[in-house]
Amino acid sequence: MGRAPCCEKSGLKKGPWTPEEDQKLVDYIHKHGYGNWRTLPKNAGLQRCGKSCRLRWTNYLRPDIKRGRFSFEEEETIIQLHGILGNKWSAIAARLPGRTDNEIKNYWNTHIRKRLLRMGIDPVTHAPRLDLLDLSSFVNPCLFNNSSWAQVNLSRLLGIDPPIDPEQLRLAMFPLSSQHQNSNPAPQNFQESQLINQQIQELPGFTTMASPLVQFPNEAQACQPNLVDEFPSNPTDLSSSSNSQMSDLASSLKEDYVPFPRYEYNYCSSDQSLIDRSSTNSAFNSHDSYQSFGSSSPTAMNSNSTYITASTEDEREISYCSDVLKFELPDLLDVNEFMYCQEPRW
DNA sequence: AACGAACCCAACCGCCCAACG
DNA sequence: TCGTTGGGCGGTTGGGTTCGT
Repeated sequence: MGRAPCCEKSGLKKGPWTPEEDQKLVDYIHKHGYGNWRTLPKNAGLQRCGKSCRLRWTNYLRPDIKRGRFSFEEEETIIQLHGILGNKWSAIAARLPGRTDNEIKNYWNTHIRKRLLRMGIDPVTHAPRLDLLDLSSFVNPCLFNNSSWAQVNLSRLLGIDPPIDPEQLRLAMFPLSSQHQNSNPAPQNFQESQLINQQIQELPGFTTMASPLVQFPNEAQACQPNLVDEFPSNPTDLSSSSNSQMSDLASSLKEDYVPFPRYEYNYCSSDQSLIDRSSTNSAFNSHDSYQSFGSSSPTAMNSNSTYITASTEDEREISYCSDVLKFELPDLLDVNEFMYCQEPRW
């Protein structure tokens, strides 16, 4: 099963690299460059597998590697790109100069993923985790706990006919409330949650976290209904999307070091809200400027003033939380109607 | 101070795929 | 067209470090 190892296992060293081995590898590559990784270790006098040498070089010894903590801007970029590309760590790394796919993958798994989970966001789908949702903490409990009228009307306002199960709706909406409350960790049936999520995603005008991550090329595109349908749930399907603009975006993302215009899609309740961030995001405006923001100035990557550079984990969490989860509600739905009796929790 | 738990991350493993003969 | 190969990728592991009791 699977192909044979790239080299003889016997006699080859494994485990942590010593400084001497590092030096041998660096010296050899400086002298001869890298190319044939299979023969490289032998020529360099290393008792290592070629693969091991390649990994060591690309993940650690390369001169342009940036070390140290990820900046908030880098983290934000990772999250955004992950929302589009999924676990394509190398593709993400290609847009974070000085960072390796391995480093980003590790950072995702050890930091970002956990934070998203804490925030009630599914790190895989970037959608709110339905097993943690608790609508009643957001909506006036008088209306929702005691009034079928409110349940029916909310369904109607959301354009669902017949109305979805109020319990499902309760489960499916307003994720942030449960994050702040953090009082309802009881696991729900996963399949049920998926089903509910699907229902909610299909609501006209309702989008979850995937939407803010979508880079819409123009406002008209962004404000069309059923945006979720326009955007493949599987990031890998982007390139085959019938939507040519999405396809173009995917194409641009697949090309290394090609900047793409960034538009933030906030919500679409009335007459806006596409914020063209490309004008403030010089790093993505041109090839040249992109390449220029290397290790010396990570903050140049995202200079938009709406993004707060948060230093602590909690600050990052709050900042991300406020920015990422933006819902798109139909014009008909006046949220205030549901909020009079209870102060919102965010 | 000692110990176990939790965390972090470098390195490895196995699969995939493009290139090539 | 098919088989082989090398390089690349994402997932996983395990050892070192930090944290909590």
